[in-house]
Amino acid sequence: MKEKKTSPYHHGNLKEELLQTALEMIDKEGLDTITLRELTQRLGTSRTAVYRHFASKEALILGVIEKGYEHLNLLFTPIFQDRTHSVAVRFEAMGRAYLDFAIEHPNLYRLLFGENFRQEREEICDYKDENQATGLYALIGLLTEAQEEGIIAQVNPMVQAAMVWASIHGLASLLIDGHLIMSDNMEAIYEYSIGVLLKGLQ
Amino acid sequence: MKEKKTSPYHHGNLKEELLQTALEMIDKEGLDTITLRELTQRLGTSRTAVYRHFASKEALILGVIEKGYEHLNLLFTPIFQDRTHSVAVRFEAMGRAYLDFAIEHPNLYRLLFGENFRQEREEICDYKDENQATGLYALIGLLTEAQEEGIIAQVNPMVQAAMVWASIHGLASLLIDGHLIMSDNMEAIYEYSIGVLLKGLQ
DNA sequence: CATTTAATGTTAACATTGTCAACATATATT
DNA sequence: AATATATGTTGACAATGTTAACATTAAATG
Repeated sequence: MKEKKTSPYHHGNLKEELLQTALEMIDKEGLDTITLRELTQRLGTSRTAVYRHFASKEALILGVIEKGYEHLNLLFTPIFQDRTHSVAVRFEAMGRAYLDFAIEHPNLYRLLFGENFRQEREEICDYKDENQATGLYALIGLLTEAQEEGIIAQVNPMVQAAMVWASIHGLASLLIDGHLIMSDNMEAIYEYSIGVLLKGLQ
Repeated sequence: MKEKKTSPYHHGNLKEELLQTALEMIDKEGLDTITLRELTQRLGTSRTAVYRHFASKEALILGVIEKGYEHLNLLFTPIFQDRTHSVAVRFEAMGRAYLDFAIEHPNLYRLLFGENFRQEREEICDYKDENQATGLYALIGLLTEAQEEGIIAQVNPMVQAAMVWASIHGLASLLIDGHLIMSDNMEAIYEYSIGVLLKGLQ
């Protein structure tokens, strides 16, 4: 908000800006290539200022992950909860939004859904379970709705959700990691995948 | 084969042992934590001996990736080509072997099917296309067989293969990266997934 | 308001790691 | 046997995350 001409000794909002800038840097350059020195330099502070707000680089990244999940929730929740559209339409829109995010932000996608901080991440996700709209639980809700409408078979929705998530996640991962050399076929693959899923779930 | 008591100046087979030991280290400890110093120390050579055989650490890892693909081909080809079993049985066995490998060797799995060396990897895979049994092409072959038997719909088998691979890859990735907290349900999820795929592909 | 305390930021230094240059030694070639 | 090539070693360097000691500002307390 308020900007001093000569940068003051105390930054004022460093913790939040560290998280924000780190997220942007990871988004653009990837997790492996970002460095604390470049991050702090970009904010006009010294290298070790980070350690007044985070115990380590890993702790900072973990904060970025948390921020990323919140961001994604805000992006996906409206799609899940939009009852003006049918379950099937929402299902398809959800998958498309998920894929779009992965393709537009591959580095962030890997950060949130890759191998990083497996252990610590579970803590973040655990306390997020309260938020009903988040991630897997939103999908479970949608599938439960679909079961009630008789669109899909009445199977343990958690198992169904895992299967569906895995399919879309796998497609996103293979694409952004360059294992499917057919970017032109992408739309066809996605539409076919949704079709196979909806038919297979019946 | 032949061991001198006093280690000679020339190692004799260093390049191959570098690849083999690097592969074992990555398998056990993961790609990010291995270091050239520890690798060479384990082989009794000096840190920089690597550079007589590889241009860089990345080049070495790329060699490990290549070795890993060959290993996997040897593991999967018999399953694909075993005509004593039906297509459906082979399909299910293939997925299970794929998942088992990922779970037993998560670090190797990430190395081979993750984001690493996207660009360089395509070169490796390209010249491997000649080998008909490798990776995606083996799956395409199996799906083509299934189409001929009328088990699944006659759609572009490359699209089908991408969808199927994505599903199993996604399941493997979510599991080894700790995004599915239900290891007890794993068998159920896998069997259900194969069922959904076979039904959806019809 | 004055003083003390806590929070926040800086500088210097260190260990680790990948990499290169210069040198050493063994193997291959002629 | 002499030379050239391949292979291995040592020392050094830059980059990076991290810690310790110090500096400065904001907050708390009287």
